[in-house]
Amino acid sequence: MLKFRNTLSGQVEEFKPIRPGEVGMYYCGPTVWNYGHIGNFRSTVAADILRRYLEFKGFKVNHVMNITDVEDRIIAKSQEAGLTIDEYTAKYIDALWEDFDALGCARPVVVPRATRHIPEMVTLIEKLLETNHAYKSDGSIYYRIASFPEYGKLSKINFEGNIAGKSERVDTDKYEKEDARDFALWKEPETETEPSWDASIGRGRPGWHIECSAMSMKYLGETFDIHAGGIDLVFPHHENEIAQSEGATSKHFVNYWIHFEHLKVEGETMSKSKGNYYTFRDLIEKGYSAAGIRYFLLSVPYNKQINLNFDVLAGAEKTVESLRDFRDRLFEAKTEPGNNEKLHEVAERALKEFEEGMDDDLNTSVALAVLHNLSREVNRALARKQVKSENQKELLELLNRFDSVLNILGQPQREMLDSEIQALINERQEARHRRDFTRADEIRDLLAQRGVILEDTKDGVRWRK
RNA sequence: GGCGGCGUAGCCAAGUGGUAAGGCAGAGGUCUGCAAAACCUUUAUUCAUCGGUUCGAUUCCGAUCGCCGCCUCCA
Repeated sequence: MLKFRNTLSGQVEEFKPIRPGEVGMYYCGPTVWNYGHIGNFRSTVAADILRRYLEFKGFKVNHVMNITDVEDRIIAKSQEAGLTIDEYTAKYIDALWEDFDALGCARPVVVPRATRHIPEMVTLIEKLLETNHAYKSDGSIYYRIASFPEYGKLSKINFEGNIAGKSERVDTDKYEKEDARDFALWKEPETETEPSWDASIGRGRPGWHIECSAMSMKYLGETFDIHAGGIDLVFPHHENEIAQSEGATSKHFVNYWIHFEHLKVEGETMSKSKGNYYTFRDLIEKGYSAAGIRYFLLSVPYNKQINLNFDVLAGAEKTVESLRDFRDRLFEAKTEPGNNEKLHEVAERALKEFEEGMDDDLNTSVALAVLHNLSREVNRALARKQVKSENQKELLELLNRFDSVLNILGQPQREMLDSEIQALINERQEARHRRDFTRADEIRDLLAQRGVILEDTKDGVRWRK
């Protein structure tokens, strides 16, 4: 039974989709003002695991991820660079997909961009004005929080309680609002050059929160199954989305709110000022592999903070390598016909345990432990020639199933060795036969320098890169 | 000030009212010409501390200490 922790209820709940066999899922995507940092990708990978596991369970997932391509930082940066918004963001959107692919994240089914959905936002704002949930002030339009009594139901924020220590900041807001908590739906441009759109509600640009309400409902309907994002988005972003959407439609907006915990670096919040800020690209440049990074990011369940520590990341690299090596060894094994019933049971138990772990709010730590235990048992059986052809087929299929969710193994790739290297391997075998170990070791070292590692097994020489 | 989370071996980390998954690192061993890989054994009488509930708590309750997040743009 698939269960998720739902921020709305604060409880772990059984997942029941609105339409059988289908899931509508919205993930609050990036603001493309820069390259994505590794914390962004913690969430991206978590969302990917969520989507992939829903597919594993047989659901057709309509995975929508927005791209916020109009926002204060983007406007400032693009103007600095003398570029239009589209020109400025193109580079970072391209980079985003490169990083997605490298990290093995499936691209969402629909990727709406804010700048391409202005009319939908305007329509939604018009509706909020009609229903008295919004008001104009100085050319801008604000959401009237007093009109939505349930405001705070997601974040459980008690507005009486928290004013004391924070009132100063709230009051210093530069805009003319009825209530300090009210937020902008539509902003009047402050300068001539600022990007803006003509609309029935006046010339302006959308506030951040309205984007997600308009785009999610356009592609998934007024009520949909899952809305996911980083934990920092709970307040105010998601709280505001609920107020906007439910205010406009009078319908329940989202059934399951799933929030991903943050990544820290060496125990501290990642920030540029602390000098511990890393993009995904930075880590690749430091020599870590995308597969190792993905393994690391999913080694801790999404609902816990994960701490980036370079020793641990290096460990993740090794772990992924050994798992891939295990899969390759199983793939290459020359098995005899038949079926080892005990190994068949091992495979069935692994699948059951994997599913139990993942069903329980996507416990990827358990899923990986299942994979490691399976690896140990099958390696033992391989060494004893107890893996039969039926088992081999079944186990490879099982690994593929696991990997359809985890996506850390990839497909076995046996590229051909060039003839020169093959000749050296043959020469070394002859040397070993003559018991000329000096020459044999010489060749082994030479090949190691060229990135080919040799392993002598009972069935002959095995090589890997 | 308000709301929430966490504290498990050298490091990362899962987990449960009935006696501690998994990974990395370390030690010993099997195999090997030597390696490598793999496998085997080993590494927490103990789960921050102190009380309480219980036949029994790491797991529930309370307190204390420490760490973190949100309340402000933020994955």
